[in-house]
Amino acid sequence: MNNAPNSITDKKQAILDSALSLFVEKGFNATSTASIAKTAGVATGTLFHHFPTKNDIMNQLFLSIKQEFANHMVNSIERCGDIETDANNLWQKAIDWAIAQPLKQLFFLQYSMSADIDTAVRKQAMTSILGFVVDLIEQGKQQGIIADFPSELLLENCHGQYLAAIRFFTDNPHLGDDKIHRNASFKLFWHAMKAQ
Amino acid sequence: MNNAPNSITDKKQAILDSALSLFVEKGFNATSTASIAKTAGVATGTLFHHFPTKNDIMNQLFLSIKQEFANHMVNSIERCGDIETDANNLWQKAIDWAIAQPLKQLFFLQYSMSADIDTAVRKQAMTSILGFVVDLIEQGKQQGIIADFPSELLLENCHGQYLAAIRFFTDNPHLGDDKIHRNASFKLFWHAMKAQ
Amino acid sequence: MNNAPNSITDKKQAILDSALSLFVEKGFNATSTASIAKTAGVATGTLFHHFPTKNDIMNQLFLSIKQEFANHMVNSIERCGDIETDANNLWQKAIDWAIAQPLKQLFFLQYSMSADIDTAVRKQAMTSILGFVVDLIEQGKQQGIIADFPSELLLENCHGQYLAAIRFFTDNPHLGDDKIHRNASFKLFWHAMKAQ
Amino acid sequence: MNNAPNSITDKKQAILDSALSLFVEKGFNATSTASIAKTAGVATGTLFHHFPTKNDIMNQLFLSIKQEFANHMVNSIERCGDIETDANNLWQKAIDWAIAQPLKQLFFLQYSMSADIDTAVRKQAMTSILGFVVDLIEQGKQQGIIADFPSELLLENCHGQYLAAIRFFTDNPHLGDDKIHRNASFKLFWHAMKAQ
DNA sequence: AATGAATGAGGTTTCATTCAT
DNA sequence: GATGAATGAAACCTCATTCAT
Repeated sequence: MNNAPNSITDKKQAILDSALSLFVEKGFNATSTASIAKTAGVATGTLFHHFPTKNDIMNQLFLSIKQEFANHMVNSIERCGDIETDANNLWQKAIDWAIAQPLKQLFFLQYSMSADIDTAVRKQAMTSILGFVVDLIEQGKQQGIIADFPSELLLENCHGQYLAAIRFFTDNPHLGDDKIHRNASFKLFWHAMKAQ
Repeated sequence: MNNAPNSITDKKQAILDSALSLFVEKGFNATSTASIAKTAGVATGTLFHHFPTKNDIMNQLFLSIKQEFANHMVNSIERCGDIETDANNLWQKAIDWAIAQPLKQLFFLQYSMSADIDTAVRKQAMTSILGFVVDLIEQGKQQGIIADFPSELLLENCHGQYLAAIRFFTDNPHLGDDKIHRNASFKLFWHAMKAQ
Repeated sequence: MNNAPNSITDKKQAILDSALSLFVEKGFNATSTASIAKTAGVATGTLFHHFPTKNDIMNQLFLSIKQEFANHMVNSIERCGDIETDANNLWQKAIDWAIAQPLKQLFFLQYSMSADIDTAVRKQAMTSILGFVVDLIEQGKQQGIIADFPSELLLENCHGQYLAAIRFFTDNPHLGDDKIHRNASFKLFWHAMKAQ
Repeated sequence: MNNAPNSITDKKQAILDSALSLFVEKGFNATSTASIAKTAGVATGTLFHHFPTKNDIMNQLFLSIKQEFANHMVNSIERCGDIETDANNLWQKAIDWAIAQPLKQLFFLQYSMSADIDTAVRKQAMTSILGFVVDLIEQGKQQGIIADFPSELLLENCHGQYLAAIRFFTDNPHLGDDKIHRNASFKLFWHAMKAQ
């Protein structure tokens, strides 16, 4: 009876895990609920017991991965005073995370702008979950370190450059540890953002 | 009688046009081949006479739009001597094109990284069609004007920033003519690329 | 409540039954999966839940009927000592079976050599299911009662003559009980097989 | 203008040839008119100019091959007085023909009893074209050499044994020249037919 | 909570046939 | 006679979802 007090059922997690790898490998629409259930080792009925809808799987998956990423980032923040150094640390942590989690990284690349995720959900992820990025940008601007461009434009640019960077390291996995490329990817980002 | 001397069948083009607007409006999978044919004013059989597969429509559409964009850009290149000015002109032309072609812009945003387009096709678009960007980058590097970062990384970053910019102007259409934002979007891009 | 303890789902059997009569009446290709499902009183989805493919229906149907025939024959074998009498009994039992099961008989005639059944399946039916015929032929040869011809040739000839006989009785149903024709059909067969 | 006075157009014959090999290789229904036209090197329109219907191709093909076979047989008849020898000669000629024309032989095996050929056409082939077999049987019966069984039954049995024989030699091509098997196949047939 | 047989609307694709050139 | 683009009905099959157990 007293199964470990798992807040999320084993089966539910198994379903999310299977969905992640199948969505990445085959795409959202080419993945049937039946195949997710089979891969997860549960019955179709069980799947729909946990997720009323196929889209719910996608939305929950998207939120949970974005949240996991945000948590990882927030926990990594440690100020040293020099804002460029701080930014570099954060950027490298973000790349590290992506390289360490290839599946989730590919998921980002494919679905960050896809129509398969509800607009509301994507908006929620952007604003509330990635809110810490907004905060950092605001602080940088007030200190005159980050360029005085419209904040929304800066945020979008941030996101765009991050996706570009991890796409590059995805296509060239052997460069994941290369100092030159890692450093260059940050420099590109930072030069764009910083006040001249 | 006097049917225009169509080099590409009228019907084939009509199918591509319909597919573009439907894919953007409803998404690839929510668009049935039947609805494409109906919108194009042809029979389903005709659609499959020109495109063996629904995916072929998508791939050809992607290539033709990328090509159209590349042609537009290449024709817009005019040197004035100052490379930053040249770059700015190009960048603004690219944004103009996106704003003038909302459907194709939205198509880019949704499908540039989607699994609905064959990997080979996307690769082809990047390398052969957008080759002129690569050329520009190489020249800039040789003249010491563009930062000495790995070219592939620079290209990917370029692409990422462009997508971010048009995404911003899509979400905020009223800012499409705003000098401040247009200028800022170029500055972000340029600061990233240029040698410091 | 008390659903019969069906070993093979009722629905699956209903599908096979409907397929049998439709395939015989209209031919394999003129029979749509939709019509099979409708006749069987199930949804199309149910049909494909049990048989992944329309061809699978055909193959399973073929095997099950051949098996049913083989079972009937094996159960009918009863030796009296005189081998010709035994053979006659078997032959008449086989004709009886065909006449009693007009649908299955017609199915044999139409599909025994059709390309609508996988080669592998037809081969399986010939060798493993109709193995008892092979056994009988071998015994007869060893006792010097059946002609010393290559066994494979004998088996094929057996099959061919049986099909010819039931085709004759199908085309002339009123002769099904006629002693002269029934006897002649056996004589033809037996004279071919027996050692002279 | 004065193209060689070919009674049958080259193209029409090309269509029949292509149909023969495709029907044998893929089956009637799995063969599209488009593929027949392509293989024959003509346009679809041309195909339908010569054959109003796909079924017409099949029917004409069936008749022409049966006729060709009948012609070959009739031309081969040469009496020597001994009826068994005559029958043997004919039988071996028939087998020879089948072995020399593997495609047409396979066509016989697949379609001799198929529903893809109109009943009327099959009946016509059986009665008028194969009429010479009927004649031979009648003569043999009157001379007391062939068993006094109902003629229709004898004809059907003949046909059945012939199909069985060529199926055997199809499945075992290396035995096509083997005296033992060739002789045995005739013996089986002849023992069945002859008066005891 | 878990199962998996059942559903049926809807999707993509095929194909015999037509017809204007 | 020859061509091949165009047609549209109809086929096979998929799949998200339900529900009785």
